[in-house]
Amino acid sequence: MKQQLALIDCNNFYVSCERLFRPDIRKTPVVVLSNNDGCVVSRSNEAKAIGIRMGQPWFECKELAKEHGVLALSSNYALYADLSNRVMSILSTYSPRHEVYSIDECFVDLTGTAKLRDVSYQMREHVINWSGIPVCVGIGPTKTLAKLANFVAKRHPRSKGVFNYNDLNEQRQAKLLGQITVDEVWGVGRRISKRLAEHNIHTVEELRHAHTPTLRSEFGVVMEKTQRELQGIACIDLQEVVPDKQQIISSRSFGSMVQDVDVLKDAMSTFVANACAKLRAQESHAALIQVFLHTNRFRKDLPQYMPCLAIPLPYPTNDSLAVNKWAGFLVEQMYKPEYQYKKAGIVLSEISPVTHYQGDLLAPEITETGSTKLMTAIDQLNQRFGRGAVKISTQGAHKGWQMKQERKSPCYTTNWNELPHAQ
DNA sequence: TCTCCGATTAGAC
DNA sequence: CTAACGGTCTAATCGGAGA
Repeated sequence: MKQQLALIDCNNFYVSCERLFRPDIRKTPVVVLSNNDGCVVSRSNEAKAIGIRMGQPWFECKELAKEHGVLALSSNYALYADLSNRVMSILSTYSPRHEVYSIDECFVDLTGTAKLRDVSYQMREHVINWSGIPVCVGIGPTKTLAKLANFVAKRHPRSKGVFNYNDLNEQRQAKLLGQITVDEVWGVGRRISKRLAEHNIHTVEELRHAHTPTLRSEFGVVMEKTQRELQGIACIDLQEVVPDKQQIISSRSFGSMVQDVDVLKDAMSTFVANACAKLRAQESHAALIQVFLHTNRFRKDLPQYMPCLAIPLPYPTNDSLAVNKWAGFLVEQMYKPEYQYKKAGIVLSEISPVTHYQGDLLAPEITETGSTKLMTAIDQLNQRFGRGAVKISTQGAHKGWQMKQERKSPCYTTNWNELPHAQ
């Protein structure tokens, strides 16, 4: 009995979210930029056709974009996260066995579904009608083949957004896989494609039938699993429960260079607040914090300095104030006034669930959720009135580090005050 | 010799 | 006017230190 595993992937997700509330830009080429308006991270079909590449630095394609009347928008993650939740909750009704794989992708196990073909098209219509987001559906016996099937559904308009690899006989499988290059395979990136090419493996079909022991010894266990998955043998399980994070990072590139230690500490307090809020959201404590500073690595003309300092906490905690004290101390330890800093951040690690907490006489008192009453109150207020309603330390009072976001759309679905008619 | 650990690499999106 | 290139996260692997 072959598994019928579907991978549903939203089309040009961030751009589709932006277009939902801007019907006027449905035909204009649109791109969405990464934080700090740095790189292109989502493109409409028109923008792709013009030749704007995924991940391309914005300053590099700005001219080309201008020539073609491309609209560039800053990323609005509150909007994308909210729409993603809507899409995922629709998809989850199709099977309890599903995995939200990323902000715009979900695996759904449709094994045993009657009239699978009809259901797949219905699912697609359902998501478009209820959330406004267009998606494609790829189905296969393994995760890797479901992803590949999704790629086929996206690329061939004749598929009408749905492609089931399981419907192909051996001969048609071979023909299809022979037309797809290895870099389209999940888990095969730029470097590995290059190395595979040295072994004369260019197409997915060649990878599927490559000599397994050689593949294993040359490329490791991950590649062997990928090959087995391409052969239809499932090696990567569906992750139905979302595991707790083992590491939480909050970092940002600055809008411009920063030299003042107080500005760095101000930025750091914002990162600490974000990271600790995430830690509390999953009801965990961290036992180790790491803080890092970066000069601008692209400025070859400037001296480079990228220190990183870690400190074990006296007791595991998720208290923003406690963490901020140490983070500020670490910044001072590493800071050298002669450098211009472009990026900084904090890493929380050695994370454990609050239920494992061993009481410490010196530690502040915490409640059942593992946080102090103060932190719980801050989280509630920020949830109710928006992130940053209650701040720790200076957190953003100093100007000069905030990221560039010159083209951000309103938070249409999560903030009443940003609805156009409310202004 | 075995195990543990940190650093490095590769990938996803 | 000029400079302008993201952020988070995981798993595997490797080499050295220490038991």
